[in-house]
Amino acid sequence: MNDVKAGPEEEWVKSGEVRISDLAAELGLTKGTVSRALNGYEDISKKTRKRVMEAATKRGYVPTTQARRLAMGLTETIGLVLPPMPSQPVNTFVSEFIHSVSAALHLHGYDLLVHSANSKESEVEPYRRLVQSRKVDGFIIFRTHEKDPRVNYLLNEGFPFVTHGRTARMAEHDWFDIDGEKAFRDATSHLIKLGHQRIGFVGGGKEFFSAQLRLKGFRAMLEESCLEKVPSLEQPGDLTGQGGEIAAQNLLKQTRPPTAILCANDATALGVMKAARELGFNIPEELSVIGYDGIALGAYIDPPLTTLTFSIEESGKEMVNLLMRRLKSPDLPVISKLASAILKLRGSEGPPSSIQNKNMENCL
Amino acid sequence: MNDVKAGPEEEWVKSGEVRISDLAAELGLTKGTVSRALNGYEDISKKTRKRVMEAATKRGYVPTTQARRLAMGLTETIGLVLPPMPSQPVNTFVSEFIHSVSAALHLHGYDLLVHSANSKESEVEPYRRLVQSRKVDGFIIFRTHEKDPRVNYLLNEGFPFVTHGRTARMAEHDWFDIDGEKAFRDATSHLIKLGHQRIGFVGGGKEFFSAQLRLKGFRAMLEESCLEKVPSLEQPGDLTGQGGEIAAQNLLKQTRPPTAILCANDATALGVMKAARELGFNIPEELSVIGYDGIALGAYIDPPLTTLTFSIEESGKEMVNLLMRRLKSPDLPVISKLASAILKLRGSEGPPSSIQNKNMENCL
DNA sequence: AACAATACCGAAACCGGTTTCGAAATAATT
DNA sequence: AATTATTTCGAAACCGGTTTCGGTATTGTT
Repeated sequence: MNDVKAGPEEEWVKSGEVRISDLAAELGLTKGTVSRALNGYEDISKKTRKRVMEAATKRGYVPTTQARRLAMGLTETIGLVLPPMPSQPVNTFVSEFIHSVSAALHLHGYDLLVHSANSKESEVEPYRRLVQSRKVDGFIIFRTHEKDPRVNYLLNEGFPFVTHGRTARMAEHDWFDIDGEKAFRDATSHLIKLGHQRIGFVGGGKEFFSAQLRLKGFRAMLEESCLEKVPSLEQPGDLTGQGGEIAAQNLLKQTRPPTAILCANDATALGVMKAARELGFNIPEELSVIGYDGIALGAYIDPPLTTLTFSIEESGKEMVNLLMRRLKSPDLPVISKLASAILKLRGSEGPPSSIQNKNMENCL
Repeated sequence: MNDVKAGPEEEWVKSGEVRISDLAAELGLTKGTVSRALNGYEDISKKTRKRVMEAATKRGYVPTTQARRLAMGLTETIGLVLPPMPSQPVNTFVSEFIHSVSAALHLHGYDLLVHSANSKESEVEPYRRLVQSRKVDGFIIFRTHEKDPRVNYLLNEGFPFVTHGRTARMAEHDWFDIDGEKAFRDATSHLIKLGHQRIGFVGGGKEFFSAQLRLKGFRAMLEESCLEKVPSLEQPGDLTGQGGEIAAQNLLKQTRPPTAILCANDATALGVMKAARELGFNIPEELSVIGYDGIALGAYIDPPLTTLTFSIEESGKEMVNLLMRRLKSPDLPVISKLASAILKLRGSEGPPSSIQNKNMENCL
């Protein structure tokens, strides 16, 4: 009838070429009517709805996302900003996390926009840009700091987001976190039960709130078990293998080195193990090492790395749920979820060589 | 003057609230004029351009991306589809790659849309969806198969994309790749020079073109060096640690086990090392192992893993360059770039325990 | 059969920009 | 001074959808 611009029948079937106006013209309807028919409005007769639907599938009509989003005033996109990469990433967290977040968002019809922060500019700059250009409806934030400028900015802006990790302002925003404090209590307790009395700790960057909580859990369990807190056994780290090496040297060169070292993450633990080997410590006979993150590769080293592990997939899913809830009802009270890590014993820990059973009894 | 809707002066300065029509009204211009002034059209007087610019920065005007893109008929977005995750991801490639691609795209004003494929549906389905809904202008594809359905679909559709890795149709599309053949020639040659005569090989999934090329390089160097090709020394793998373990057992339980094993990637190599340890082989004294990927963790294990390494950052950059070129001029001839991996000696290889210098001389 | 209620669809505004075209104002030419 | 060329901007169409509103056509009520 009105196929003026049509070439051979199959030609213009090529996907992505049919507009809603084409459909409307073909059906003798207006685009408004077609739109409503397609979107399930009640004021369309069954008959024409069916006609429209059939024509749409036949012609392979798919609405142009940009136009739909502009009209509806939302982007259906969530932003995730990758922090500047350490030169030697050793962790698969990021890719797994992106994967699970993306999959979860997809179930809600949302897309994931991944942006990378360059280290030269302020940390909030990428967020500011994405907010101002209205490219996203909300953010997924991870690796939070205690005083997190990103959180401050978004809270101030009233822009929706969920964090992986707590912050100083956690009462004001939705968050998901792993209970690192409990995790390190558990790990410390495990070591103590094995007979360790001198336990070293290698922390993460102090700017990360999670690192503080892990240290807190470690200290709490020491105290609870009446073990004296030895400041020299707490070493700072930076969540990298190198940091672990340095910290381990500081620990193991002491006159009374620890018999076990708890590390803020697996990368650190690997560095610790390397330094320990080089200093002639046998693991786990002379030194127990425990990490955090549950990286898969930890199972392949010698000895396999005992570590605190958690489900990254669950993290992604839960965070997306929190964020979707927030987008639907911006005024709901803030909500949070705390998941727990489990201690995966793989072999890098064991009883100390000489069990000096000091005074475990008079505690409590 | 016309601040009817203005409350306290600072209130409506909140970012993301100023539209181009607001600016126009405030300046007594039309939005068309404002738009042209902002975008550097020549038909705007210096004076008004300055006025517009100043008002724009003062009011913090940033054009709404969705509207701009709709009007201009492009998405300024590139799609990247993550393949279904192996249950135990062992490689940091993905996160590094995403990071570098995203950063490179940003320089061109493009965004990165990350989509995750679920394993239940066809591999091309995510691509089809993104194309049909016009969410992206092009794709970054990695981990290519020899006969890659994604490539077939996009070529058929005439949709721009660049692959990381070659395919059977590499003459028809832009691609970037690491010269895996040369890499494995180099590694094999290195082992041969060390005195190895029986070298094992653990491949990757046969569906990956790259795996075939690595095997090809291995075989070529064997032949070039007049070493006999022993079929039982070529084991299939699946690019995982488990696959490496199984393959290593098959290799090392033979009556005449190899003195060195070349692995299609580092995860495989870790599995091989684990199995070798369990079977009582000392590395590198009794068995040399070489991997591919250059994962950072390889430096922390004992012995540190010798591996073929390449710049992921360069990969991302180059691919983005190729893709941007294609988007600008869709009809340019296809172009490709081949980068090389370098053998990073870290200690998991060495001369065989007994150098049986067979007949290296009568070769050639 | 006359009237009210309802079902159904068209018309048009709208989202927030970009771009083409033409007209008015200004400057240059003869 | 009249004419032509240039500069500068307004008006309006457009991108491709969604949504409100109002008007017929149809059905239901009495």
